[in-house]
Amino acid sequence: MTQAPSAPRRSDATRAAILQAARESFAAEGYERATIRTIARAVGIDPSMVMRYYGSKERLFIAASDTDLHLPDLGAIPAQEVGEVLVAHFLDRWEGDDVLTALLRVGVTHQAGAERMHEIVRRQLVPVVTAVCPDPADVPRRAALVTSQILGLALARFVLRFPPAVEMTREELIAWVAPTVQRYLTAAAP
Amino acid sequence: MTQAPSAPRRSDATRAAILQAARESFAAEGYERATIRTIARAVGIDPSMVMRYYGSKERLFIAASDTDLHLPDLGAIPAQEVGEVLVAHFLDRWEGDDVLTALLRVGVTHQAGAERMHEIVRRQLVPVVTAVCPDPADVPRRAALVTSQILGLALARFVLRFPPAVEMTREELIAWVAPTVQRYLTAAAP
DNA sequence: GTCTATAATTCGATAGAC
DNA sequence: GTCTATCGAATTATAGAC
Repeated sequence: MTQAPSAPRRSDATRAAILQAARESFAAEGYERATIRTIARAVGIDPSMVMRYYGSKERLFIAASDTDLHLPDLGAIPAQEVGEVLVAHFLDRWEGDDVLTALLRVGVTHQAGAERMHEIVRRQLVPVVTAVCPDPADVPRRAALVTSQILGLALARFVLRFPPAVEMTREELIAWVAPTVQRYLTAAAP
Repeated sequence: MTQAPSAPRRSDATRAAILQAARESFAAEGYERATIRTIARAVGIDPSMVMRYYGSKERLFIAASDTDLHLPDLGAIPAQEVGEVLVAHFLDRWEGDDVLTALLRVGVTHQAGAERMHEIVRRQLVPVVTAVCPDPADVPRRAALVTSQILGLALARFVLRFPPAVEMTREELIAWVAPTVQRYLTAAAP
C-alpha cells in the first residue's frame, strides 16, 4: 500500500530546501566537488540530516535531478516555427533554475547523471519531436542531433562560459541556432 | 639561459608515457576521479615519480592537455566545403586520441580545463575561421557557434554516449552537421 | 527529529633513505 | 632516479545519545 499523497510531512519544507541547495551545488561544482557538508550548511542543518532524508549522495542527486522540461506540444504550433520555439524554451529553462546545469555538469563525469540525461531525452524530447518529424524511423537520430546543438549551446554559454557565447543576446542566439534545430527536425534527410 | 633543445633526457620516454596515461585517465574519469596513483600504475612506476616530473596534479593536466588541433587552412579549400572539412577533421581528431575527450570532461568541472579550452579556441580555431568569415566583427561569435555544435556533437557521441549519436555513421553525422557549421561560418548574419 | 563522535577510505603531497 | 613511509586533510557514511 502506497503512502497517501495527501499526507504532508512536517519535514517537507526541509526536504525541498535540501533539493534546492543540492541542485545549486551540483550545478556549480559537479558531482565530486559538491559535498553533503556544503549542501547541509547552505540549508542550515546538520549533514547527517541530509543522509537521513536521502540515504546517500547518489540518491540525493537522483532526487534533485528529477525534472519535467514542460516541453510545448510541437504539433500545436506552425511547423516552420518549431525550431525557434524549442531553442527559446530551452534557453528559458536553462536560466530558470539550476536543474539542467546540474544535469550537464554531473552527466559528464558521473554515470547516474548521464543515465538521467538519456532518460529525459527519451521520455520527454523524443515524444514531442515525433509530432513534427517527416519519417518515424528518423526520430531518434533527429532528436539526438537537436540534443547535440542544444547541449553544445548550453555548454558554451552556461558551463564553459566562452565570452562570445556569454555576450550574445538571447535574440541573437535564437536567430542563429533556431534554423539549425528547425532543419534537424523538419528538413528532408540528407 | 634556456636548456638546449637537443639534449634529450633519459627520462623522456617515461615522461611521455605518463602524459599518455594521464590523457587516458582524465578522458575516462574526469579531473577529480583521475588519480596520480592510477596513472602511475598504468605506466608501471611509483606515484612519487609523477609528482617529481610534473610537480602537481594540475600541472600534469596542463602538460597532458597541451595539443595542436592541426586545423586545415580554410582559405585554401573551396568556400562551400569548409563545413564538411571542419566537421570531418574534428571527428577524426576526436577519435584519434584522448586529448579532446580529456579536455571536455575536465573543462566541465575544473577551471584549468575550461581555460585550456578557451585558449585552444582563441588561438587555433579563431584564426582559421577568420579566413572564411564575411565580416571580421562576427568572427568571435561565429567561432563560438561552431564550437557549440562541434562540442555538443562530441558530448552526445563520445561522452554521454546517446545511443543514436553513437550509432550514426561518420558519413551520416557529416551530412547532417556540416551544413550547420557551413552556415555559422559563411552565411549572412541573421 | 537533531546532533556529536567517529569509523573507514582515499587522496595529493612531502621527506628522506638508497 | 627510484622507492618506502607517511603526513594532513577531506570525504561519505554509520552508530548512538538526547
